[in-house]
Amino acid sequence: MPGHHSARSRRPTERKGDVRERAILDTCEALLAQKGYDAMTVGDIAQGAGITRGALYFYFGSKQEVVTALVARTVEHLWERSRVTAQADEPRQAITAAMRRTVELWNEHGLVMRTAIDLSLTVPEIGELWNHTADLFITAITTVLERAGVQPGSEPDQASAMARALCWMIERTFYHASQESRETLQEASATCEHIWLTTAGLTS
Amino acid sequence: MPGHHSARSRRPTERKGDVRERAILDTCEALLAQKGYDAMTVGDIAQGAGITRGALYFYFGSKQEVVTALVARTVEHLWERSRVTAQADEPRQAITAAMRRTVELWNEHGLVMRTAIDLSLTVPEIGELWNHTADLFITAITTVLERAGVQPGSEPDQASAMARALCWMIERTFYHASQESRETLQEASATCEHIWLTTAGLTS
DNA sequence: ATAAAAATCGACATAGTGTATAGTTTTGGG
DNA sequence: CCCAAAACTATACACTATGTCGATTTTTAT
Repeated sequence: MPGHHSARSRRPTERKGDVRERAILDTCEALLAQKGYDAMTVGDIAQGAGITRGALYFYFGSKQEVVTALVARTVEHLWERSRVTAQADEPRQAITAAMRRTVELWNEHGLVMRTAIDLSLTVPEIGELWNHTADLFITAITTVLERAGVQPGSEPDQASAMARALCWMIERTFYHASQESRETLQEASATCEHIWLTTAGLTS
Repeated sequence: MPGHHSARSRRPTERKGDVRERAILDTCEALLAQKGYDAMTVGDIAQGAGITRGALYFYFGSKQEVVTALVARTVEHLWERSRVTAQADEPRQAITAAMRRTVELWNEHGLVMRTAIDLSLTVPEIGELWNHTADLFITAITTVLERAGVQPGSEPDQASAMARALCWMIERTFYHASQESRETLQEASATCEHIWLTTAGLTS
């Protein structure tokens, strides 16, 4: 494996390869939207990026590696966003803020997020990335629940376990809704928020 | 297309082909557990069922058709089970009963159910089967919620929308938990049940 | 300007899918 | 018991996609 992203990522000047690599990922994302993962071939990606198949294999070892890199890029963006966002102390506000942010993320990156979820089983590396992301959310939700008075702990009716279930609810609901329209996503968000609030004991 | 399941399904005597067809689906299920969908080849399935590749194509037109038939078989079993089960009138009992039944279904058919979910995107027919199944559950949950006093309707905080979110929560939670162990699944079930009860306004 | 590193190309080998065909065995209803 | 349909076998083929390789060209740093 010759030149690879992480190894080349912090160079003084930008290599030509860095541009190509980005072009490959961008093309991959576009094709994912057009034809989906299965229908998209390595040749398609290469062509879209303006190079031959052979050249693409200089950058990535396989189709899966390309998509993994794309997911990694997106997911890093999610982490960034989560880290930066201010965490409200008041549970009710925290929940509303979190849901609004989640809607934004799905609106911007829904396609790649759905792809990541779909490939979590088949591509272990993507599975790990997505699991880690989910864990971040679960931890955040747990904190909010505890602050709202839910008993801490991992028993079925305590904060940790409930946060996990809520996380999966949001993931799946958004997964489906983001395929429809922005309005659907917005409504789905409201529903999830309501359930989260109720679960936290903050009956509105 | 020579002999096909649905066309041959209700014959007086059982043809030999019916047995083989079942053998193919059984092998498919076993291989799915061993190596997963992608790694499993048509040749593998044929070999496992004791026939040649050519013979398999006598029964099914493609690998996807085989898996679709397997999903259809399983899903029909789910519908059967749902229809037969008595529906309790009292919401609290209905919820407990539903969750117990769901645990049983995932314990028995978790593998195929997970496969169905994974392939819902790529194989439209499987997607339809699973969607229909989900709709059945959503309807059932809606009924229970309404009976528990949740306002009917499809606005974000009304029964229909909330039932959908709860359904996805259960699906995803069980999807993950059923990969772990029976105990994990049991605990996950308890958590979902608790959230469902809370959402229905039946604080325990 | 030049040599090493990076990037690219095109040919090749491989594996899996689905089709087709020609012939063989099994089976079940009359 | 017999014969037509059903259920195969064996084999070959066309096709598509993947991934590898060595040769060659282009960049980049000095």
